[in-house]
Amino acid sequence: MRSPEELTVAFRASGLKVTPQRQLLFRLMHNNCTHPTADSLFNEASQVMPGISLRTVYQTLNDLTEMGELQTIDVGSGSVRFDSNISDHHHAVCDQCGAVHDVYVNRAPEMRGLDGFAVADAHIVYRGLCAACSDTVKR
Amino acid sequence: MRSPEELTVAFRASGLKVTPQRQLLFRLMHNNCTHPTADSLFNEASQVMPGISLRTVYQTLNDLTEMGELQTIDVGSGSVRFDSNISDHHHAVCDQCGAVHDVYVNRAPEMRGLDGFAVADAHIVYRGLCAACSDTVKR
DNA sequence: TTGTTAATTTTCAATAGTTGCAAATTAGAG
DNA sequence: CTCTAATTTGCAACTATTGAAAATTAACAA
Repeated sequence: MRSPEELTVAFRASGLKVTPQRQLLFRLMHNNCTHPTADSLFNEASQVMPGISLRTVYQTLNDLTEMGELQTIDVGSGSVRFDSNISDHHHAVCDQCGAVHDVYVNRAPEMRGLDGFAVADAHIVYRGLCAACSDTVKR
Repeated sequence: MRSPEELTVAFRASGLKVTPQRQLLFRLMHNNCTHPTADSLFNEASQVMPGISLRTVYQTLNDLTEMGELQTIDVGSGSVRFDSNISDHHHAVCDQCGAVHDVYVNRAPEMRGLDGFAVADAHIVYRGLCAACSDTVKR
């Protein structure tokens, strides 16, 4: 996603208001590679701005997603995660700690067994143990 | 998953009871490639056995999954889908009609950008238009 | 065949994640 | 400083799923 400053300009330019809540969320999501859920972001935001509502967090994240500034990913952990990395990439999920990492592949392989399906997009979810958790297991 | 007959034997052998509800679900899931949700299966089952409870459907599907007879997949459609194809495969989801198809790839590509992650599994979800929906659009 | 008992089913309440709606608040234009 | 449309808040509602307890029943032994 773009920087908080750029988003501020972009929001005003399209007749959207730049509220303190939105500015906070811009900042919390910018360069955030933790793939937070709405709820975890709400908790982070609440520490800085007590009283902010979960509803507003959902609203703003959904708006940013519609504007193409965020991507949502669902790795089956029960809640949707928001990703500020909107480049074409994939994800690796640690079975131990649940962390989600961005990963890249040269190109997704072509599929077999289905004729006439027009592929628009392919998303790969890798599962396994992240480096930190592998270390813990070894020790 | 194995055939209803084989499952019947297997269930009895492990001290599990073979109830009419379970037999029905064995039959409904056998060779079922529609990737049904618990709810859609419940609807199907209800037509044959009115009064069967959704809870029983969930229970039985979860049991079959734990026994390795079914796989669950979550393509982000809101509810978990059950797959009687337990071979190593992937899925193609139609953005138009929502249908989920089994697909195969030679091998999932290696990922980049993450050192030390021990990959245990990779699942690819392709999105796009299925053959039937592509036809509709063209016409 | 009939009892017995542990497994299963049913019912219903509870939970988590998310969205809809109406009232209260407020950013930003004039 | 006012005004108004956009936004936030609070809360009810909704969907998918699970927990728990009471009622039922499959399957074994006699």
